[in-house]
Amino acid sequence: MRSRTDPDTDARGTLLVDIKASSELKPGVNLPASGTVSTINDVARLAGVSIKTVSRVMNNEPNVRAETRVKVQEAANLLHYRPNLLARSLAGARSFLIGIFYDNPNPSYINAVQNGAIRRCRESSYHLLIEPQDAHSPDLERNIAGLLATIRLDGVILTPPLCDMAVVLHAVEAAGVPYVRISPFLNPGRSPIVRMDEARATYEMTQHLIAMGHRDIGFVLGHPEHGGTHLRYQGFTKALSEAGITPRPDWVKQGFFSYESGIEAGKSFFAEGKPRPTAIFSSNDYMAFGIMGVAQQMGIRIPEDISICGFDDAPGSILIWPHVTTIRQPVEDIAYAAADILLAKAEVEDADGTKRDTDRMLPFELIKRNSVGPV
Amino acid sequence: MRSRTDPDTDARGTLLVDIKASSELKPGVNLPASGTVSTINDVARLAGVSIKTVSRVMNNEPNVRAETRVKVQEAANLLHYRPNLLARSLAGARSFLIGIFYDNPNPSYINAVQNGAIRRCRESSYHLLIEPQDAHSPDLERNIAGLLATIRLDGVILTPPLCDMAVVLHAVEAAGVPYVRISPFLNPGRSPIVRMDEARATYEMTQHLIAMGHRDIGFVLGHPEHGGTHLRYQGFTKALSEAGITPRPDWVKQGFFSYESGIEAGKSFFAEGKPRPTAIFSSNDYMAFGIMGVAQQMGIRIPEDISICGFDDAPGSILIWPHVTTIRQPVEDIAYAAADILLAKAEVEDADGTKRDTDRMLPFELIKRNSVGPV
DNA sequence: GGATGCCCTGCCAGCGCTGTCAAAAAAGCA
DNA sequence: TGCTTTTTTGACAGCGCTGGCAGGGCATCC
Repeated sequence: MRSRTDPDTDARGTLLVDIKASSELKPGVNLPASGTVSTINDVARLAGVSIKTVSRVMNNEPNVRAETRVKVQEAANLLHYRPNLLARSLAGARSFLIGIFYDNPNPSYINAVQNGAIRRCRESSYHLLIEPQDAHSPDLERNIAGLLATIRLDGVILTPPLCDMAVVLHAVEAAGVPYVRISPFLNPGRSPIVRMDEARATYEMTQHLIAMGHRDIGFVLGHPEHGGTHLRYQGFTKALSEAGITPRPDWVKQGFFSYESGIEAGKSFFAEGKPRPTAIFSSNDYMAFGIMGVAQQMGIRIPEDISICGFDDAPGSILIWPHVTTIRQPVEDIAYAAADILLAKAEVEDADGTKRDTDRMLPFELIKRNSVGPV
Repeated sequence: MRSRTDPDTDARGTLLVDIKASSELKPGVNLPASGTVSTINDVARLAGVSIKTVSRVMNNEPNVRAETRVKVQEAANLLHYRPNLLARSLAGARSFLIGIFYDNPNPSYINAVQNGAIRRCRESSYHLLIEPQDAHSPDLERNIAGLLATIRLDGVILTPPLCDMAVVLHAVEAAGVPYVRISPFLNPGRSPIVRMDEARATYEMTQHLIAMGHRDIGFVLGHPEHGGTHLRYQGFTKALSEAGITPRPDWVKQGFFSYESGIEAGKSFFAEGKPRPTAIFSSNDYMAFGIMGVAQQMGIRIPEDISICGFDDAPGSILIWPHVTTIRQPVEDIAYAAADILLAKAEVEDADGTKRDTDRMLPFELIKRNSVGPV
């Protein structure tokens, strides 16, 4: 269906058309109807150069004369030429695809990760393949290995909890695909990582509570298998001890990051006849919601009777009343940085000699809302 | 790096090895180390057949002798062979990729759509490319056209609001890529669509309110540019008129699907000195949350003083108290069905002659929780 | 027995592009 | 000017796979 020109006679009889250097294109080539796909061949013919030269221009390679470059670019524009990504991948070393593996039930988290990664991908005209995986599947390693054999991804982003699973790391490493982990807990240094200082965040939040006059502070732990759980608790105890406060063991409750476990914790905290803290630090917002629900049911006012703070800035934290004081993780920026590490590597391959930073720590934000008040 | 065998002498001197038909493979081929990628060539050599035959087996094509098929499959397993998706796409007519375009700020909705689509993709070993787009960008059409020229997708899923935009439909159609729209409002019949009966859902919810004794029912409209807005209102008025109730115009408030617009509506409903309805139907949950927040602030009890119901079953609807009575859309199933239409088409191309259903309507679910009570 | 047709298999030519290398053109230099 | 060096360009061979076709084997039919 593609238009065919006469045999390639020399197109560089420039004298005639030199008046307007910008229209030095080969005549007699029919321009495509909108929607038609043109190939590098069409562009080469129109511009009167070889396809290799077109390839050079499209890839911004050096050693092309400025006027040739312009000529090719015009031809490409005229034909609405877009290089075929599949063909580029097959012929070259890059696939222009990065993948993101996750097994995380939190849609807003996943969404933020995707958006951040995509934002960076677009800057390098890369595309994002999403690959949710079942972390508990016995076939996990095989699935990932198979997938990476089928599509040669230029890089992979791993989020918790997959980023802490040995089989996952092994599969990705065996396939020889570069990867970056987001907020991993285990094996720092095994790969580039991007994260936020969770311990520091809870440390500062606890200081905030103390500054508001609280000394009787409860804590709800997150899921024990999740790395953040420990880091968050560390920051909490550090702030307490620095303020000379001895934490009460019975005011540290085990939670699992779920709303339901928050309800359990709340019931436990607010049981009849027991002394209760003036503030509760919940390791994430969902559990805070649960605690607040229990308080509400029992007529305990927030923040007058008890202050409650969370972690994550979940979307619900401004839906319920009072709005929850919490820590915002820059999830989107973290994912952006993760993609950046991958793409910078793919693009310059450490050309400058300076090793790229392999452990990026992004700043958090302490968001003070209405669920925390003075004693 | 790939192992090389001696020149292809005939491997089918079967007599010797026929004792164990399952090991009729060519000897002398080194098996790959784990992580090595093997190509169709390696498999062909090991199995002692041509690559074309391997290709036939891998694609489940007919006209391959059963024993040949087994032989090839064994060789493929031994080598951990996975066909290269890029090469398949380039050589063949399919890319094994479908794309999903969206511009929707609701993470849980997007997440559900992705999960449903991926679930179906995996059944046909397809992959999902996610392509968020800015619906308000002046380059929208160009972006989509460029993207589709760069990657030949086998199909595209369009969600609201993109699925109702002329430029989007035009770009996709011009590229000749099959597409399915999810819950579109405009141009039914222009493409296959998958949706839920939104009018019917509000109709039944309204009947539910009426059955609980409510006759004074307010309504909060959604964003006027969103198709669902009108359908939802239709169902509401239909149920009212069938019950002989005349809706009061001042009890129909304009909202925009946002939490904030719910707060506005709530303030308007609960303004001092004005008669107020005994129930409010909010066109989505977020607005219902806003209304409930206002009610709570003003000491209006739910559901004792007023019943409130929403639409969508947003994740927050069980986080706040009381839990919200709402409509659950089977978003994941809808997306699954959308992908199914695309893949079924890609795979059998209407081989059976029966045209595939081009307008699938999936059932909703009315979820009764605590925010609605009897009058 | 020969003709006919079907089943199974392999050969070949690409898909649209990039990597390699060598040739041609331009620039630098004595 | 004639030479070397550098820049610019193109020919060519694939990347790993599929589509089209042809050929050989075998059963069927007259």
